[in-house]
Amino acid sequence: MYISDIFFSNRLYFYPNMIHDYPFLEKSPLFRGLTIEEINSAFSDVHYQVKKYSKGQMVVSAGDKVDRLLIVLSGSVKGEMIDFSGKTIKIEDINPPMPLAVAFLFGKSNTFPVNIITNEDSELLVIPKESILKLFQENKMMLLNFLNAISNRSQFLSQKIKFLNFTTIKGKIANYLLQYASQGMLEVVLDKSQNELAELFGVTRPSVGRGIRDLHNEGLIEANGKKIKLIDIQGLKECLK
Amino acid sequence: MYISDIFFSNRLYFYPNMIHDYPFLEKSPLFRGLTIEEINSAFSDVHYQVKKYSKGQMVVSAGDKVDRLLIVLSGSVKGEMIDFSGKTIKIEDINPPMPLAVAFLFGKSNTFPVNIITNEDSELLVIPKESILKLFQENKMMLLNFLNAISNRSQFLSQKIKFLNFTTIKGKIANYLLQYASQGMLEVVLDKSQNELAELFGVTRPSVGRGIRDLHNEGLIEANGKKIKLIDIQGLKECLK
DNA sequence: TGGCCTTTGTAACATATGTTACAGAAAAAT
DNA sequence: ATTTTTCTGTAACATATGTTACAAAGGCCA
Repeated sequence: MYISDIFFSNRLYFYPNMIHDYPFLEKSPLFRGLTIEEINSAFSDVHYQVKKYSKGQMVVSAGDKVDRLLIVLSGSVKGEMIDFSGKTIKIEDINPPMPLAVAFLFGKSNTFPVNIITNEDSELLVIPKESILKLFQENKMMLLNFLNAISNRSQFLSQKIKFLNFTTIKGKIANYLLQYASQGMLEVVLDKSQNELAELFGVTRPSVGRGIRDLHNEGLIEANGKKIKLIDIQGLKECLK
Repeated sequence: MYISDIFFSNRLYFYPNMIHDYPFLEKSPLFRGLTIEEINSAFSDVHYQVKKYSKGQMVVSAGDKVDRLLIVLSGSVKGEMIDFSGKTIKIEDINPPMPLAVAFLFGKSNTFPVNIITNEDSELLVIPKESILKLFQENKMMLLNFLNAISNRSQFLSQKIKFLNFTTIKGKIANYLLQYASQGMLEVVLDKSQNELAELFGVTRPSVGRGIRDLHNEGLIEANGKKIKLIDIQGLKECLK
């Protein structure tokens, strides 16, 4: 879904009116519920840019002022944090058509908390803050969508904290499995590798393996690779501490 | 700052127009930058209620639909989570004039994630969601304030995750102290007890004590009760791993 | 088929943190 | 001034998790 036959460079390209080149934009959380025509018309009298970046290029540096909204149109970017001692840690990947740093466009801190770097050749839609406000005024749906996006982000973070803070690794795994159970699924095929689970839980991979093994040995589940049978639901619930 | 000579009960009291009884409302993040007159006039044609609750009363239950904004006017309330196994965990206290659950008014999940219970006799301002939208339309400042509030919440959570996930306890303490150092303060008097720090970091109190002692023994700081001298800034930075 | 890469299973070991407990110091209440 | 409560300092011990390492199994591709 990305345009590879365009020359990528450090220079920025300005396209006055090319929203219509990205029909999948209507899938972006910010434009949900709008037709591509409505999006086009909303954008017809505000400023925006489509910027192209080559692979590995830095899109924004931590500390840059957030005075614009960025939406990934093609390719993929990652957020990378630098701690006091200079080490970089990858935070997350952001794929089209997701916006990035929505929580920093408004809010007390108006600087990016992370470096944003492209994983591959990418295109980003850049909308200045004033244009965003203009869009909000003209189109209530966009405002609601934005409120939604930023709220979801908060909810996601909230959930993540609960995960990180309130349970052991076995608890995290149990919680993850119980989500299936609550939908009536007692035989699960995991949709994530142990590595991905480890990242989700903020722990190491062998620990995830050990956690699954322990639950198995305790007779709460029957684990065989990615196939897991949930045996003792009540026991799993008690793992949540 | 709260009105104790009013009869509290389970019944709800409806005050058609009593915003002016709460002049400190202008200190609420949602009404910052507005004069009390502006707040009054904005509220003159929208619905709202001031509800009174007695100590220990449940304001909302986890799972209740979030179709209204709640702002603590007096007293204090707490959020309490119930995990799968039925144990309750206190999440946070919310004091006047802060709003609660801003992230759930909009957003995918529209149900309260926690029980809200009063710590003491309390009053809450209740504004239905439609009224909120009306306020936003009529007063751009309120919209901006709301965006601000929700963004700040996100930033706070983000920061907290970084804290929980990316460093050891010594790292968390070091990070906390380095915030002072970055303002040029090398002699700190902690504004929080070890208990509060422990809660902030999501660890236990003795662990905080041990962390401080370790940093002291390693010569990075000189700790004496709440008084701490920062000796080896570079060393502290290396604690961040 | 064979080679390469990713994923899984597991182990031994080190270590950070939680748990529980108690005593003295400081602060608050009476 | 005395009591009560909260805070701090510290210890011994238990345990969860990280670290490192390696081998086997599965997928992918040439």
